[in-house]
Amino acid sequence: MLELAVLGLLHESPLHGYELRQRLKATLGTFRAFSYGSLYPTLRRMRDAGWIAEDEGNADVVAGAPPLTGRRGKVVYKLTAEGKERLAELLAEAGPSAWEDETFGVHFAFFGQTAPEVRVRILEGRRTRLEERREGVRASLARTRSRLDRYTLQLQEHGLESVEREVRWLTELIETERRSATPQTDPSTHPTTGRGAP
Amino acid sequence: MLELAVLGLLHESPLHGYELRQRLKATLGTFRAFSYGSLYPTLRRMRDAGWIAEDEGNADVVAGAPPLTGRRGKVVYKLTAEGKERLAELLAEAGPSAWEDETFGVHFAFFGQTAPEVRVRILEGRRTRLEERREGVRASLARTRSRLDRYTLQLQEHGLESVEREVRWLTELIETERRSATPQTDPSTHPTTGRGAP
DNA sequence: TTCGTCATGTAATGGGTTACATGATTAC
DNA sequence: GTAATCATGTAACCCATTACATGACGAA
Repeated sequence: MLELAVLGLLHESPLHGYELRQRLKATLGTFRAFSYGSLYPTLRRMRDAGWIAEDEGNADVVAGAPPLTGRRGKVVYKLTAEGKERLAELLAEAGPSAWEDETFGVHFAFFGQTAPEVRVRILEGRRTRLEERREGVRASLARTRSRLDRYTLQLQEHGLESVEREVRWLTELIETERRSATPQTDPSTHPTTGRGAP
Repeated sequence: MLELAVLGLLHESPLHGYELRQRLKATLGTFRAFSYGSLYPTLRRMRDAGWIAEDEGNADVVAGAPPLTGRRGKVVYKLTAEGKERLAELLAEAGPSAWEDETFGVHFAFFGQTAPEVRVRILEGRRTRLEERREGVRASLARTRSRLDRYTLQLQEHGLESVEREVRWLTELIETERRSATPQTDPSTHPTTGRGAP
C-alpha cells in the first residue's frame, strides 16, 4: 500500500520523507493518509530491500540555494532499477489486491503509469465488487427494512447511495477508457484522447 | 469499536457469536465488516471484563425447537449490569472518538439508544470534521490542479464530491434532529416525530 | 454420504497509529 | 530569541485480518 504509493511518487521525482508525506496527502486526497510513524520505517525497509536509494545528486538546490553546509538530515530518495521493476510489478496487478477498498485508491492514483488494459480490468473488478456489495445491501434491506430503526435505515440507505454513486462513476471511467483505447486496426486515429500528465 | 457494536446489539437481545456477526453486517452495512477472528477474542475479552455473560435462559428454542440434547456450542451472550453501564458510557461520548471516520458509523448505528443532545453534537462534530477536510482538498486542488494528471484529478474530485455529499446528508440529519427536539417549554406537542424502532 | 452453512475458536501476522524524542532552519 | 514548521526517527501498542483447525447439523 504505502510501498506502492512511495514507489509511484518516487518514479516521478526524487523526494525526501517529509515531502513524500505531503505529496501523499495531495495525491490521495480524502481517501487515505499516512503518518510518519509508518512512512519512515517503510522507507527504511524499502531501502534495505534495494528498491530505493539515497540520491547523491541531491535535488536540494531548488529555491534560494542554502549555503554549502555538509549537513545531515534531509535524506532524498530515488528509485533504483530494482525499484522500477517492483513498481512495474505492482502496477501490473489486476486482481483483488488492486480493487479492494483499501487498495483501489492508491492504484487509481497511479493509473497514469499503468497499462490501459490493466486500468480497465481494475475498474471493472472494482465495479463488480461494488455491485455485489450493492446487491447484498439491497437484499438485506428488502428483508429487514421494516424492523430497522430510523438511524440504521438512514445509514443503510446512505451507504447504498454511496455505492451506487461509485458504480456510476466507475462506469463513466470505464467508458472513457474504452473510447480512448486505440482500435488495433487503425493506429492513425486523431489524437483527441491525450492524457493530462505533463 | 467492535466493543460498542457488540454492546449495542446485545442490548437489543441476547445473541451468540455467529448471529452477532450477521447482525453486525446487517446493521453496519456497507461501511464496516468484522471477521470472526476479531469477534470471538473480543467476546472473550468482554466476558472477562464482566460486560457480557452467557445467557442461561437460552434463547435457543425459537424455531422448530431441536430436542433436549445438552449440547455445547452456541454460546449465547447477554449484557450484564456492568455491560449496560459501559454501553451508556460509550454512547454518551460526543468527542472525536465518536465522529472520526472509523467510529462514526458505529455510533450512528446506535443513535436510537443515544441521547438526543449527544446525537446532535456528534453529527455536528462530524460535519465540522468533514468541512475541514473539504477545505483542505479544495485548497490543495486550487494550488495543484494544473499539475495533476487526469487520474489524480478524477480521484480528488470524486473524493471532494463524496465529502460534499456527506456534509449535505449530515446537515439534513441535524435539521431533522433540531426539528424533532421537543421544545423545553411545551412537552405536549403532537408526536409526529416518533422513532422507528419497534 | 457428502455438501453447505452453522458454529467456535486460535496463532501468526500485518499494517498501521500515537506519542515521544530530537534537532535544524526560517520568519518575525 | 523564540515560535512555527521542516525534518527524521523510534517504541509501544492496537485493532484488526488471514489462515487454519475443528466439529455439529440439516438437506440432497
